[in-house]
Amino acid sequence: MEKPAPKAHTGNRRGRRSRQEILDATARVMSVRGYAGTSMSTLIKETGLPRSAFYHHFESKAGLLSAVMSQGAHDYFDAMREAHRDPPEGGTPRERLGWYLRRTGEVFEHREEFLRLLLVLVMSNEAAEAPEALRTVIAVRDEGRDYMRHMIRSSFLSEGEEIANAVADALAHFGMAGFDGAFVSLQSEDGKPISEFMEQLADSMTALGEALIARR
Amino acid sequence: MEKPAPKAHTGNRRGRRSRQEILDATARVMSVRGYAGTSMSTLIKETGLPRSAFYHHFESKAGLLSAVMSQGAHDYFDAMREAHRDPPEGGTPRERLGWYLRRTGEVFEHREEFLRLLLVLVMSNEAAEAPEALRTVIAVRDEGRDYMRHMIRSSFLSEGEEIANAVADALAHFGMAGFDGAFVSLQSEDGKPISEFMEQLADSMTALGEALIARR
Amino acid sequence: MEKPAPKAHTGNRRGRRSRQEILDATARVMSVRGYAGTSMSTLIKETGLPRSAFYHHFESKAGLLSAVMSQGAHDYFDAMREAHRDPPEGGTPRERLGWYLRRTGEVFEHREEFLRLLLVLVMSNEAAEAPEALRTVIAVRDEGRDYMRHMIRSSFLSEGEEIANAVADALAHFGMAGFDGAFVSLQSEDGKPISEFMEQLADSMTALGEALIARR
Amino acid sequence: MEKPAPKAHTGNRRGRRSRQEILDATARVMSVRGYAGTSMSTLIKETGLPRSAFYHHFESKAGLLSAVMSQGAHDYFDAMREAHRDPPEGGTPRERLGWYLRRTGEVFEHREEFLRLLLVLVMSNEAAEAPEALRTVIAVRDEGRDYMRHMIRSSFLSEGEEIANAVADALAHFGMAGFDGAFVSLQSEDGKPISEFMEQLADSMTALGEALIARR
DNA sequence: AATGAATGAGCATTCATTCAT
DNA sequence: CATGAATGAATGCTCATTCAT
Repeated sequence: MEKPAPKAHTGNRRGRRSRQEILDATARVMSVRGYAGTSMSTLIKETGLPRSAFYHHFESKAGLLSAVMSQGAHDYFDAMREAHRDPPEGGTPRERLGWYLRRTGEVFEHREEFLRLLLVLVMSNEAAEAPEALRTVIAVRDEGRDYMRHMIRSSFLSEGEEIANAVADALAHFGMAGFDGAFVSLQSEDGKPISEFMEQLADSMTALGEALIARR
Repeated sequence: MEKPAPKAHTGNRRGRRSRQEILDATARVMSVRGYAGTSMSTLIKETGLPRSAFYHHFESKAGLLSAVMSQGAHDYFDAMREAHRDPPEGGTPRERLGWYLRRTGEVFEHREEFLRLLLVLVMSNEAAEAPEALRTVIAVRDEGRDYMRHMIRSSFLSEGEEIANAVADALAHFGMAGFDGAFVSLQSEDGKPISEFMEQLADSMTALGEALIARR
Repeated sequence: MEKPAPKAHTGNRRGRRSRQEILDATARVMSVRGYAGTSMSTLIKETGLPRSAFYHHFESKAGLLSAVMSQGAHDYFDAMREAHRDPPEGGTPRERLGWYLRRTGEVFEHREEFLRLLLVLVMSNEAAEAPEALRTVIAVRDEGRDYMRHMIRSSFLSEGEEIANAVADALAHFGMAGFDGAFVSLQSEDGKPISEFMEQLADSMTALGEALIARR
Repeated sequence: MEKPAPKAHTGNRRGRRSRQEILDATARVMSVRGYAGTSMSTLIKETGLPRSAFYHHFESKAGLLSAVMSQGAHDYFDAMREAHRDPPEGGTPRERLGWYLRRTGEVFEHREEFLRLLLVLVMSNEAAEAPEALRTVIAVRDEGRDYMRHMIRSSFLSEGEEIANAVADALAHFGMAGFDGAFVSLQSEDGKPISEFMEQLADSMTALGEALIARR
């Protein structure tokens, strides 16, 4: 009837290393199975780390998702900033926009996991229990829209600042949807490369922009 | 603190009626919380129907999802067929394509629930346990692509059959992504109406098509 | 990676019977180890019933305690009512009070489990999570105090109603403490029978009462 | 949502100080929530001391309880010895017993925490894992009974040593129960002061003693 | 002497499902 | 056809404890 005193262990203590391992595994699995569809046990099996390591590093499952999203967002923002540094100086709007979108496509291609998880969280509301994660989602989308506006504006700046702004306002929404659509189709369709889609998107948006300018 | 006796649900409920009630509640809840995030208990509370009614009408949770998807797909196909009946005879490609896309947008707007669930299942693979549902998902997307091709082809038929086919092949993918993007932004963004996006998409695709034709 | 469909069982379904079995085991174990000190697993081992039977019959661990207390209180009230039916008509206050206390002692002796649990809950506040149980505890003590007052009043009624009431008011608190003390010592001390204590308590209270009357 | 970094606790805290802080917090919390109901984590939060400080100063949770009980008992014994030093020389048994009980009541009033914890441990057996603590509990009760005997004997010594001893033997048990009951009612009942109860107890025991003497 | 990181066993609870009626 | 009772497996999480420093 007496409780047996719990025995301690002797094992590999990996410390810092394991925290990142957990984040990686979580991003990997959750981006495929969703938040609710990913059990802690799955992650435990996946990493081989002890159950308690998860709760040592993160407060809860929700906290873990938040951390994953936060890290992913950080890395994504960095990559976008890096990718859009030193845009080409001259050229036509089409050329400049093409450059931007091509670079963005590359960023996307290397961040499938994060973006898939992001989109799953956007679509379903299943992560309502992780409000911090949801806030990150919104921040990423807001920043994404800002980037989009910036790309358009920069590309059309040769037409004058006022026009560039007007075009950016008119097309930002469409551009974002283009990104979303590109990413969805990257997930669901057979191997069409994202770069091809980005070229078509650049053509589209340039045409849309020019029509807008002509109409003024 | 003891379990409250569950409410009796208007006695001897007729089978058909409760079956549909279950399907509706499932679509509603799952499209928001995802498959794994939706427990049978939630659906039971939501409907007020007895636990066993679910297993009476459906084989399992996976079977329930399959039925939901199947019914949703059926209705969606019907609506698309209906919406695209009697396209305008003459007009420019832009006008014809615009007509198609506007009609499609309307179909989307009335089927948010189903399409959200569809997209959640496309993005996450959490419904791997419901292969039949997954097959429906793929069927819907395939048929969607066919519709897209059909719309483009019909719109450009005035340019000759060969050209129309070439344009359809070149733009189908882009158009699908446009649909996906439109729907994602319908979910996440503030109240921009889908119709506006569809007009921009029509403009885009027409421009893309015309450029393609000119290049030949 | 696919979730294996949970297998069902084939076992003894005991129904109603098991509910009472759970209540009994819970009272037995919790009265010894306290609320927090009693794990669901312990009760499961103790009863041999499946884990889920507990949650089928009761909402939670707290709800289980509440049910135990509620049933125990019900039985206790019944026993007290039964024991104090048909008090002796004549006799001295000492004789009448002795009769009451002797009968009460017998009720106590047969309800050690419930009363121990009750006292544990009174002393420690560990069951703060089971407010319904706590309410029962308070109800039992309130009713106990009422009984005490009734016993004293009835015993001293030969001295006139006003005096009987005054004595009851003055001694009720002391009497309750006597009960509590009797029960504590029943738990902790070697085999002193409770009956002996009750006789001393009857003597004490009679003396206290008479002194009070004399002082008026 | 990530774990907040635990507050540093004023740097290099001196051993002695934190040891006592732990003992205090443990007594405070355990006397309310019981042994099993009090987790190490709770105590850590309560004190703000680092987790390991607990295991630095005490062997285990059980060892911590033992230390708390041991220190409490020590202090309690000291207080009793101090309180009962210099009893009044002359006077009636009632007066002398009253003096003793009043003094004891005061000791009780200032040691609610310890005595509540003691009584919780007496009633429930939840601390079976801390045998040393249980031994302390028994020692305190034994010593308590000895004190009780001593008080009664001293109070009745004017009647001769033999009689005093006989009365002490006969009433010690009742007196202990009186103490227990007083303490329980101190916990559960509205603000009746313990002093009033002690007076009634003194009256009672004197009456009991005198009746015993008369009967000889 | 003192501590932050790490851990396996156990916690209360919910899960999707099946049984007898 | 329809249902309330019952169930084993898994869920997210906390526990008391020990390690390296």
